[in-house]
Amino acid sequence: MIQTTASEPAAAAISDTRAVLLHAAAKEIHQHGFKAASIATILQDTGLTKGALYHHFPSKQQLGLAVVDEVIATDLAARMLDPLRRSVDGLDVLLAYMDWRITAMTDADVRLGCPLNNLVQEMSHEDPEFRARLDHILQDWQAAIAQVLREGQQQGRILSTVDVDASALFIVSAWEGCWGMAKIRQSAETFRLCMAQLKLYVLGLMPR
Amino acid sequence: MIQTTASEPAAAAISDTRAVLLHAAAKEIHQHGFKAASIATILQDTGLTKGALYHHFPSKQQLGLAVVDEVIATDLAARMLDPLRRSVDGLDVLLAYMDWRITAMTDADVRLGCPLNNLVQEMSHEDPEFRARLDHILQDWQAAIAQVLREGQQQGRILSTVDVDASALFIVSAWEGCWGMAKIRQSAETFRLCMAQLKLYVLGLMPR
DNA sequence: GGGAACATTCATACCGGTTGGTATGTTCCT
DNA sequence: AGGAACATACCAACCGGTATGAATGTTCCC
Repeated sequence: MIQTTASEPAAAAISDTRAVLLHAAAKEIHQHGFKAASIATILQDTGLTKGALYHHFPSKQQLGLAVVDEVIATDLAARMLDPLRRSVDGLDVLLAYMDWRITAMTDADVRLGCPLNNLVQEMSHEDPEFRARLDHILQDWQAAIAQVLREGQQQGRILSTVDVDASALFIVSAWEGCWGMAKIRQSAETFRLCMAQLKLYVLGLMPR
Repeated sequence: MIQTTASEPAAAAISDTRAVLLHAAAKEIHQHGFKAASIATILQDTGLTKGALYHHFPSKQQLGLAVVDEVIATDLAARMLDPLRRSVDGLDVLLAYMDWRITAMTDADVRLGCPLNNLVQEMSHEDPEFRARLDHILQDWQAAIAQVLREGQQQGRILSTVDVDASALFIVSAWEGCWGMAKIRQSAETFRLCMAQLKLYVLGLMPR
């Protein structure tokens, strides 16, 4: 397995440093927000230099936008949106995912808060480009949940009186609200309590 | 009414500049967050100088903490907590306040987000002093709502099966979540939709 | 009551440190 | 040879914070 195709090493080298920078930036941004994220720290963590960074990304803003598109959005899609969209019983997938979040969440996870929510609060009114991309992610999320609720209505598992769009909006909002409350309490237990109430709200959308 | 006590004029002069600085700082922090808040901008807005500021506040952090205690906490108490605590029909006060928020909220209000929530997301994991004071405000808020729900139970207006503490936690969380979602959409209409769903949640706690 | 002694209140000027960004190499692969 | 992929060195701007000093009261003793 020593042999590789000729083009692989170079290509791997290119995307490798890019990916390394991207994930180091994601970590730094998660810890300190975008504005306070230090280029110097990212370079220290990776052992790379400014030349390398500004070769792959034309500016700090573009680096941040790449983190949003290629790290945050990708992660959320892989964990939630794709499973929700693929399943015929999306409602079960949603409830199961909430259960998994409730049980698996740790104090360490909760400490820095939700990477998506953090950027939303920090950037959405300061930078239109950030706002557009972050909003796009949340729109996708909301749409996926609305679709799940709509299918649930067709299956008779969701009350026909429910406004699925407004309800999906609220679920996403409250979800991020749970992250926020858990963050200030620095407590996964707070997240669990809060998320359990959100689950009760969803169950309340179903017939008795 | 020309006569005043001897100590008043001096005291008024002192607290005047302090109050001016405090509210200019609150505005600047609301716009850019605490870390990115510029002392220079605050001084430009007020026409004062660094000497004046650092006479009244020993550091930028202490200025920020004063904003939390003396502006944000005070406003929330005056608008919500005091009316909630004073009324014997707290539930009606709560629902009326939600209605007022739903109707009176404008795009301009929503643009910068909730001052409290912004600081929570930005500072709670970076600065323990900020975290403690912000959490204290939210604890008070949650406790006030829990008390309202508890009294509602005694009056038979809230289902006895409701966990008032968890429910109050969720209400506060979702409330801030509505702010966040409205902020990224830059839309008061989003806030209205979201808040209306939260109101439905509260109404769901009451007997049919 | 008058004036010395002191405290408050604010302005001016400046500091060290850090920031994002750039201009110029150097290496290495095709 | 030529260009992609990086490293090195550097810059102008800005940040929060401080040192100094000038007014402006306030207190208190003679």
